[in-house]
Amino acid sequence: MEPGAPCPTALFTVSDPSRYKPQEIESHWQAIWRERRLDRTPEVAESGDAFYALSMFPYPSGTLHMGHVRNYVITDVVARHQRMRGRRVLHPMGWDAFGLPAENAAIERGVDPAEWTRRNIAQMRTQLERLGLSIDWSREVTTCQPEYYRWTQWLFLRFWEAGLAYRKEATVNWDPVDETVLANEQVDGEGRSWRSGALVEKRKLRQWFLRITAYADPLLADLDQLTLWPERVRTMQANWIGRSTGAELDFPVVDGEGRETGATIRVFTTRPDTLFGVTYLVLAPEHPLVPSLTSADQAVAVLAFQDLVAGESERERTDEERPKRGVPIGARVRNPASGELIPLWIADYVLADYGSGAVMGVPGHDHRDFLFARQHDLPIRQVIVPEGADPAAFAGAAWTEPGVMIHSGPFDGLPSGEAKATIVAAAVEGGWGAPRVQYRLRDWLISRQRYWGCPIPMVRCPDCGDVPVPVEQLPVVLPTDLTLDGRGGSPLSQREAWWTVACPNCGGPARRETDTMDTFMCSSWYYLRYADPHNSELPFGKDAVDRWLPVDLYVGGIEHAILHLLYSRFFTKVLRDQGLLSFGEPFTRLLTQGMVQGLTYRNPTTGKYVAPADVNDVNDPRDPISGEVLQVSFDKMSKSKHNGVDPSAVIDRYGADTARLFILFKAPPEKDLEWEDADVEGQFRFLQRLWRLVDGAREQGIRPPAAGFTPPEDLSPAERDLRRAAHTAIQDISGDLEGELQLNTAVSELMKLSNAMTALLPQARPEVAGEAVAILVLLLAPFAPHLAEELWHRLTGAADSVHERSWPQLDASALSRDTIPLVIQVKGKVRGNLEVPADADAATLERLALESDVAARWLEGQPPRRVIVVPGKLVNLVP
RNA sequence: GGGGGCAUGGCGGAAUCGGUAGACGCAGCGGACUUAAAAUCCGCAGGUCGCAAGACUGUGGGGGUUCAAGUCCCCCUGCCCCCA
Repeated sequence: MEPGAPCPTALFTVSDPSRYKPQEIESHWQAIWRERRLDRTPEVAESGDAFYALSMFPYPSGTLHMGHVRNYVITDVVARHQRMRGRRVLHPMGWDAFGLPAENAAIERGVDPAEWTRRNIAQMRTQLERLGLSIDWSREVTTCQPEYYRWTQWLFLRFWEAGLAYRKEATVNWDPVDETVLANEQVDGEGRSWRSGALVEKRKLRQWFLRITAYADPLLADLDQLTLWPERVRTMQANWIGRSTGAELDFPVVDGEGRETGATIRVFTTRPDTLFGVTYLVLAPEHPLVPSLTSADQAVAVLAFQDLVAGESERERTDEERPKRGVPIGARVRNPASGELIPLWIADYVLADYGSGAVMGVPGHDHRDFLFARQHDLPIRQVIVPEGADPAAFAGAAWTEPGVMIHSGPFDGLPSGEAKATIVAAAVEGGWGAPRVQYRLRDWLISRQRYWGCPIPMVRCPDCGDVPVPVEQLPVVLPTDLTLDGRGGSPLSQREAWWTVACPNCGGPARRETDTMDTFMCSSWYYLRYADPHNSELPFGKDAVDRWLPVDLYVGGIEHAILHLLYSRFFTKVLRDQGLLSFGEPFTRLLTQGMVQGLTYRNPTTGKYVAPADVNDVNDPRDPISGEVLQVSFDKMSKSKHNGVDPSAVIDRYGADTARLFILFKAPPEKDLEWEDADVEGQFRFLQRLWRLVDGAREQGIRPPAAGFTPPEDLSPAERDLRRAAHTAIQDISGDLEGELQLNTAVSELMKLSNAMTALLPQARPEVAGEAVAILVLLLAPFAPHLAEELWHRLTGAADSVHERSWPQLDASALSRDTIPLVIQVKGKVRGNLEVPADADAATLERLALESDVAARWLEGQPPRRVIVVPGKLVNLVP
């Protein structure tokens, strides 16, 4: 066709483009789907045909943001596709409804947290429904409702009975702004609260813990099974668990005359090979033996140092940039291997709850010990040297690599790697040590001194100790008529009438636990409840859970890579060991979706953000007040940056289908997505084009073929091209939806098919055109469910839904070609194309290539030295 | 400091097993339609040189393996994430 020639497809553009009115068709079909209960979860007889697609449930903040939209649209597309594939799909939604924002709203505005949460949920559900998500709302789960948290409490008691829940006094992270303790995972790298941002302080409180460390080994080992998880999430979890192998060694404490006192200091070390290089021992300042071992003349210094350290965060204490601080406590221990007497110190960089709270000081072979020894004039002794190095030469820094043992008595000359095991064996023999595996992972602190959380179902009796609330008395219900002022720790502890109870054991006066649970407790098992959401006897029935789980696809943000996902894995393993379910990993496949970023304008001098609405000229963005040129970037959407886009506004203007398709098309699911209005506009244009294409075809009398359609034998070249385009789309989109979830390329395949049909439909007979139109609409259905439904009904007039139809069947014969373009390379460079029979064998291809004009021109009559033939692809001639 | 990841046109991104780099879209340009504009449709488009045919060059930089490298290997640079 000549450039600029009039459009031959005008036939198909007669429809009024304004007829695609998403605002009308979307609410229309949503109402019908609701009425017909199209989204209900079917019963499953066996687990084989079940598919569980799950999005991480949201905190009900009251406002839906683009990150939510992206999350739920991804699972919705997969869920809809799996349904069309004949799978029975569970695609539920719920609310992570306990948490601080509700309580803060209560404190600031005097509203009831339960009411505040209820209203937010209602509002967000309405917003969600406008997206056309195929969610079975009859399975909705809300963690702050007694019908749910009753089972959170029930599960806590199972943990308690199994010895996996316990109470102990511990130094905890105290958030001075929210006035609560935090788990280690909730303190960021700078020692700040993940929620309030306040610098975390240290306090000693009696707290409830879950013994997640008892599962450290399986949690680590089973990461290997999670082949469909992103590698980096698995690495992050492995690092977080932090398994290290080493030894526990005992150093006897000696008195002034060098006689053993009977006390011993137990250290954990990963480097038993450096035992002869120990020149001092360091205890955590909080180590229980410190008071009894401190000498009279060091008592004042030790107390002062303990005070100093008590106010510091873990982060500050272990910061490598900081000088290492410590004081000697005036006691000595004997090195169990060398017999040498060495001093005992306390230092800030040793933590009480890691290992045994005591470490060997080996300045010759540990960087941190080296700095500490330098600073405090402690001796530095080298006991490992690089192979072949002069033992007398001192490097001036710690040698942390393997080498050969020196100054180590009987172990001299051994490679240090070998010496590790030999020394541990000697320790076992001598009764002063043993091999030991140590984890970085600490037990999970679940107590919160807050109101809006799940009450811990325990009673503290002065006679019986900690007594569980009997199961038949669950749930322990949160009182609802409190006035919260946000001061003084736990609100429940101020309600004497609530916490005064009779001990379930002895009937005497006792006190209810007034701490509530970390909300991560509630979210550690919600995916199990969806399988059996109305069970009033148990948190879930084993059969139901085993039929639906593990979750086939779990989608959520990377920010949960450690916290939520590790806790959920822990819960699953404990519940399996309790016989409550039969699998050990809850999520077969994990997809961590990227952020949705908004166009951000920032004044580089003031650092202030400027709302896009205040920028006059997009091509030359300037500060509306000062006129300065603004920095332009894409950042995570947030109120403070004025870069957020409200999903409702987008749906109002373009409809949910455009929003869905844009989000899917703009970036692959795992990558960050830059929200650009121009691209949204482009996506809307695509849907309008689809409307015109399909509805135009309808006006031409084109209808989807009846069941059992077989294409005519005498297809024209254009008809064959049309069928090839349609069936290529089936193949590629199916692959995208079943394999790597490349949803962006799936959308682009839809565009390609639409482009091809625009050109080819007018040249095809109605029956062949009808097949292509039907395929297009069916392939579109998971992505743009409303438009697909509307077009389907206009085409067929059928009473059923496009979403109840089967996914189109691939006809492999439609993909075949008579001839293919063969690439001809000369010395690896493409020099031309040759149309050749598609089924030509290697010898024929070689002959055709050698006879070609390209060969003649580039080989200059010389026969090639070598010929490489890739059938169906290319021939490479190497002169 | 340790571990992991990423780098492709003006922009977002494609590219099974190593086999035509830049699919699809956005922005841009040319044309058709229109009194005109919008909308729509048709086309062009990595860079350099050239009227053109075409040649050369090109996936952060440098080297290597190979008939052939965005893809595999080594080194370097920059950015991001996790841990310290």
